[in-house]
Amino acid sequence: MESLDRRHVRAPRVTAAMVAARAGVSTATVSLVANGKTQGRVSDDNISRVRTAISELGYVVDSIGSSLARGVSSIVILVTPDVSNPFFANVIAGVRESLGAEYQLLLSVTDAGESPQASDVRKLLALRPAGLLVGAPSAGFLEDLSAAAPLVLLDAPGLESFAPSVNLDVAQGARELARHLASSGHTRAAYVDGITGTATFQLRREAFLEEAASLGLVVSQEHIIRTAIDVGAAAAAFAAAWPGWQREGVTAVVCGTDTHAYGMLQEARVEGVRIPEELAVAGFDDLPYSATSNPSLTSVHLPATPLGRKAGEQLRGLMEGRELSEPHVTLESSLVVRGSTVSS
Amino acid sequence: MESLDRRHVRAPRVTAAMVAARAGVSTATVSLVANGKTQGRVSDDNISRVRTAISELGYVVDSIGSSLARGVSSIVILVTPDVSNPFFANVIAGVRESLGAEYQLLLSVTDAGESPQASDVRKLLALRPAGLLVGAPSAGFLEDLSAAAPLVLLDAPGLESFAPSVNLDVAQGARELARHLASSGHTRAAYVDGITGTATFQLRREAFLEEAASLGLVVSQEHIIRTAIDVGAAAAAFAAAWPGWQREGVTAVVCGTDTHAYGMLQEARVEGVRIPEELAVAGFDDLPYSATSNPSLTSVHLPATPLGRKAGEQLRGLMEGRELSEPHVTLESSLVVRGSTVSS
DNA sequence: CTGAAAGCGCTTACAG
DNA sequence: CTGAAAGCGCTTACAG
Repeated sequence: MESLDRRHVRAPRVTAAMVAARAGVSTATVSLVANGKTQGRVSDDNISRVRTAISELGYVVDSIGSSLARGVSSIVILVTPDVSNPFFANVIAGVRESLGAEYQLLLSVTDAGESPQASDVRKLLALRPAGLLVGAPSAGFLEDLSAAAPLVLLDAPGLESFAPSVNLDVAQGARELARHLASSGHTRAAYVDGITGTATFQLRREAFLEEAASLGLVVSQEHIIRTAIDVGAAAAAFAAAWPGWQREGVTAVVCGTDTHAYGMLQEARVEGVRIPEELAVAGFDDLPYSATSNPSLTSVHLPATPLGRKAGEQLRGLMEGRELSEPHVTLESSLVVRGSTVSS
Repeated sequence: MESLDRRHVRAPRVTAAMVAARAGVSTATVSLVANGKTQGRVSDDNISRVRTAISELGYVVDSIGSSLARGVSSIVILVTPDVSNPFFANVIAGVRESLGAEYQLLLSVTDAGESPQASDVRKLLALRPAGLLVGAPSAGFLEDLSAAAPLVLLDAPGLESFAPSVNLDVAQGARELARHLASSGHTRAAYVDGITGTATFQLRREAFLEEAASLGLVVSQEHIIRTAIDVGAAAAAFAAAWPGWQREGVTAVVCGTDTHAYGMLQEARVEGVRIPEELAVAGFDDLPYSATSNPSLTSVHLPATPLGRKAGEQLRGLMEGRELSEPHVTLESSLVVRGSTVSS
């Protein structure tokens, strides 16, 4: 109990004024030393007195005061509609890696895959972020943002005009997938899309459908369904759709994400549908679990960690005022064929 | 190109002074209205003039200025050593849900499952967080934090003396798992632990080992191995350990996380080890993919979203100065038996 | 009910 | 090389 109460007793904050007093200098000098801007501006003697005082007192520059004075904080905001997808965890890891310790990563998550609103944007900007990383945005959303802070887009195909971007070439993998299914003898397929109108989902779907059509793999309109990115929701959607698919000769289903595909696999097992014999299943993302699912899942591999890492690097360049040598980067995707489309 | 350049031209910030000028009042009045503290302090007339000016100008209270004046920001920092685990994505979702829109969630991720250092702590506190959510911390780490801001611990068994906490009763599920394996006829098991000395992992291991020992299920010291929480690392560990296990009669392996278990399943398949006939495999977490893995994975189910949600609620209570009616909450775990331990 | 003023902690021209 | 001072945008006693 005693220790519980301690949290009400805030330790007094160590300020630059306290350091200055101890070192016998002005706060201006403390600021210069604390920020490493001493070059030709502070005497060696003062540098060392201030450093000593800083470590004796345990002084850390207050970010709030600093941000107000500078006009910008050290916060980088990652805006994304989709935390629940494990793909995301790897993107975060990549961002953290390249951003380093100077910047703090703030997560802005919108509800249930919704696109963020203008009012959300204002609140975010009120934090005076050093930079913004925006995943899978809509064009309208970007209008306001691009003027406000250094900005890098992740997975935002078609929006290159707004800001530097790191994209995934999902179309390439989608076409590979269509060829794989067509050459495996399928002639009728279904498609399970996400419910967010995210550009990457559209691209995945369109590239697949186009290549499929050119190969005589038919995906009729009523065999394109949509569900949230959620194993359970996808499973329920499969249960509802399967009788029709079966009756109408669908022998393959492509899912916008592996998570959707897991739902297919799960429900197919419940209903005794044999995969891949009766139905071939494939997804996008190639999540770590796709290698161990039952059956293992054919998927278009997307490099999540490199995506985050590269976006972080680019943003860092912008924040530090560097010119980006390559403002738009595209990372490759490729098909990984596994048991869910090929019987072993 | 033209739009790319726009990001250098920052739109001028709308300040309280601009709103005040437009509404013909002082900035003090603007502040009162913007923060909804008008009760008996601002005339209806002024309230509406200010509101009008705010919406006409699109004014948003600057969080930096506000935080400096108040002495605290609206940022809630979530400190956790383990973003890569998908379990984490659900914890975040739960936190976001209960925290609402007033607070911004900042993610502090340490490298590769390391425990955060004292210097990291100071940097975090320099942001003047409104509250702190700390997952799976070490005791030393908490010493400094508990005095600095409202704090709630997640998954921090044994550290209840530092702060209010939300824990998972992993021991219960661990014991259930031991009973399940013993009653299935296993007499020798291996254990795959994480490499972070996280308390929950220790608890999982100890509860399992203790119950196993009491039931005659032997886990000898050399059959306890450790790897990072990573499918690939776990797979490699399995490859190295399996010959010994097989020789020494191990017929079951329990993994500290499902992610470890996926590695076992993956490598077992590569090596042609039949699961569960030759080796039963089980994990902790019950990630969404455990239901669809091959074979599906027996796992101790841990409620990730409720964990985050409850922790957010508790923290909110603290930040708003409420007394917590129940400072320490424990959520239940339970065993979910699937194909990886029971042949179907 | 209202506003002038102090203060939050820092950074940065500026004058010396 | 150094420090006094202004200023970042806001909130909050305080006096009226």
